[in-house]
Amino acid sequence: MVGTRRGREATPAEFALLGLLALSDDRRHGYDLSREFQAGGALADVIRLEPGMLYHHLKRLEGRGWAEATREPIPNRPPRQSYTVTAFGAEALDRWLREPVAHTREVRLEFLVKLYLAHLRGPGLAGRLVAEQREILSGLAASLRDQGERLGRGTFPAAVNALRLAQTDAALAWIDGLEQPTRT
Amino acid sequence: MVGTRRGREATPAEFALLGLLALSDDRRHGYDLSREFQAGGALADVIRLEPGMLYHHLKRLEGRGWAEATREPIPNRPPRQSYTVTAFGAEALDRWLREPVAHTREVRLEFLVKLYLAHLRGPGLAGRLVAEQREILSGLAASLRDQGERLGRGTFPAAVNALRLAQTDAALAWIDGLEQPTRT
DNA sequence: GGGATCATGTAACAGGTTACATGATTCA
DNA sequence: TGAATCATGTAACCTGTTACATGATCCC
Repeated sequence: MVGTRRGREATPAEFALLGLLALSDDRRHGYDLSREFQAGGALADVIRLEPGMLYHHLKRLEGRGWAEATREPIPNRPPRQSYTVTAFGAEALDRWLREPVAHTREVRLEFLVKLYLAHLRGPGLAGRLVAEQREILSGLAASLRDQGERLGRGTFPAAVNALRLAQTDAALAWIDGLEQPTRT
Repeated sequence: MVGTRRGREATPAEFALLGLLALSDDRRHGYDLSREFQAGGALADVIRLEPGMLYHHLKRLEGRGWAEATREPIPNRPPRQSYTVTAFGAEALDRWLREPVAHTREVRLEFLVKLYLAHLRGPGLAGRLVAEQREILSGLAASLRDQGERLGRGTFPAAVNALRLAQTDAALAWIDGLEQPTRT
């Protein structure tokens, strides 16, 4: 994401980390979490997270009271910081997982992260998310179609609108064809 | 754009400004250019450019030797900086306008800016750009389709791949349906 | 002996967002 | 009288990228 969060509580990267923390029963530390974002990890193809930013985000989650850290000194190693989600953090995560994204361009990253985490948290959550996202996209497509009729054809603004509509329809078709992923 | 330009010479916003300067015979100043990015301007729906960034980018174009400024003192006003494109800047612009974008996600902003400017600079340029962009997207779609067969169905990575393919196919279909926009 | 792994970060750089400052003139 | 227009910017903030630092241990 670029610039300010504009009302959003946190970035998709932060929610991804929060979600991973929430999914595991025991505490997890940064190096451990970083494996999920390396080649082969499930989220590697969706969101890119270098170690530097990962540790930065963990600090921010802690600062916001969404995660708690325990310092374990380890001989001959930098002390390990292990994190767990707080009740406050779990609430924020669930709120986020219930909220579909507002724009087609956010499907590619933010919605995919939500989908991944929602599915792991429970099939019902994922199903509701998908249904609500479908509604949003369907509304966007309808208003783009209206706009398209007003714009006609052959002009640049009409081409811009047509691209947006094509992308939105494609996302809709994709979401309709989604099977409940059973394996990860 | 996010983060580093990674080998790119400038941001789409800078090329948009450079292109607008190159298209007008006379010199243009910042306030004048800013109208193109306000509601009603052709580029308003494609790229967002607040005055602060616009003036910043103009300075950068000047610093890179792509544009030249003349200061005209105006009574009771801040002195007006009017810009023209240098030969060096015009070369950079033409190079950029010949280059299709490498990823589907860049179609929405960067390719649209290229298309708009290329069309105004000459129908041949736009035609070639569209043809080359088609090739790139077609190659991307083919490799996503390959990958999709390897991934099968029902898993999260398969769903991620399917979304990318759907978006790329949609961009391809859109580009095939593009008419030469005659009006702007 | 040399590289991968474990584990956490810092620092420099790049670039975008939002709000504000300035101050005259024109128009309703 | 007050808002919009002309015209250019600054400052504070937020986020991400890239490269590097540290230092032990494990494996070939």
